[in-house]
Amino acid sequence: MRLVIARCTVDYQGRLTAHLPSAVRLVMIKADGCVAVHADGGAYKPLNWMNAPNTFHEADGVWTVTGSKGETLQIALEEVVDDLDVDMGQDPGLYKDGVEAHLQQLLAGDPAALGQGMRLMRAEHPTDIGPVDLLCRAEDGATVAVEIKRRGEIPGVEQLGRYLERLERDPLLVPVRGVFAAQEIKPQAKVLARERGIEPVEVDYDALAGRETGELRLFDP
Amino acid sequence: MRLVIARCTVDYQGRLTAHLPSAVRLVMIKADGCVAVHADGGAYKPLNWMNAPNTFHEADGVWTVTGSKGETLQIALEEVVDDLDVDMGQDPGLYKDGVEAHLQQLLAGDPAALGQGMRLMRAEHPTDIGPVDLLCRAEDGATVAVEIKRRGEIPGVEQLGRYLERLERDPLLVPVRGVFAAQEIKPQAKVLARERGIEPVEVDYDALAGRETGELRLFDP
DNA sequence: GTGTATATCTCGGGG
DNA sequence: CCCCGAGGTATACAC
Repeated sequence: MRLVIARCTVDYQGRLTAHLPSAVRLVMIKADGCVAVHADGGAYKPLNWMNAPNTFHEADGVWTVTGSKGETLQIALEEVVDDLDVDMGQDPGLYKDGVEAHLQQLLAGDPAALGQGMRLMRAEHPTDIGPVDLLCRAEDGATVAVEIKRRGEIPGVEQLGRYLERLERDPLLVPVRGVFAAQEIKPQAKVLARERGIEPVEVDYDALAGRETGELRLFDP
Repeated sequence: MRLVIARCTVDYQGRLTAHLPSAVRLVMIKADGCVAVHADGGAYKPLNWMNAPNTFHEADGVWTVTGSKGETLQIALEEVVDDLDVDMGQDPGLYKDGVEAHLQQLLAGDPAALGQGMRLMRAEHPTDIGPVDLLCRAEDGATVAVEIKRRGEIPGVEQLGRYLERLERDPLLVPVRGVFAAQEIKPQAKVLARERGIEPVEVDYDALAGRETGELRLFDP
């Protein structure tokens, strides 16, 4: 990784046009060739950037970075304050927990959390417009399509609505109901779900994760 | 801005839990107090970060950064390779052009690009579920609700559909038609729009911008 | 590669 | 202050 601190102006031409007036900034060039220009504030997002793969060209203190679709990032260096190069080696990567995929695993392992007597038919059930997160069988024999989100909002309800349209055409599955499951569901999404005949269910992630490890807890009171 | 290059492990606890094994990375601390941990690759996004405002605590080579909602980022420094502090001053900020707002301005100034004889009634017409980008009057007297996107996808069609439901209840506006305008419309979004009786219209941004400055061009051949 | 859905999204605007 | 929508979204994953 190369880090250059310099007074510079920057011009980007691509989907949009952007210009940065002269100021001192950090220019970060990573080993994969991507470039980012950072100011001293504004969260982690750089002011300007160019993702790999791209090509570099340098002339008269002006760096021209060209992207794969012809976008260009021009950095005109006026005064270099610092310039260092570091070998960081390969990064072992990030381990995450607690995102939607995990919530889906927990519900797949414990479908009764979505309703008494619910049994899992399959996860990621394919339709011609995308996969249904969970397909379950309710106690009364009806098919239940489950859409899972971390936060439940209107687009998620619409998404489930589109799946239900498709599933209702399958004679092997009818009758089909919809369950919209999320850790938190926005009031407007609840209203829309009920209008569409979809049941909104707020699930408690921690309780669900806890129930999964319930046996262990017996030994740790 | 402080830049620390160090072998470190990182643990984040917040919306999710994440862990970074030991490796050499860049830790960036900006003037506003935000922190980002970068590897030498992976576009501009850091592996871990914490946005301002937050509080720092240091003990035994472990930095603990606590966010406003109680999230914590712990950085355990094992070996510092480099550590520099730079004063960058205030950044004058970024100038942009060519995004959706501008497309909307162009279409508001030239609604005939959406259909022969189309006239603008108002932009950002309010409904109880949000503003309609443009409300126009067609040559035949019908009201036309226009939703504008840079890229036309399914959620945009659904959004316009919800607006149309509302507008059709207003006796002063009926009959109401829908136009879904974008620089590029995905095939599936076109299909859905036509299913919903909405007309998909792909608009040429450059031609529209050129038409607006047509008079100036006469002097610059 | 295209398409689809997520994100500790980030960021800006309006009520 | 939160809610909502756009993004040069980036990123992962299925087809």
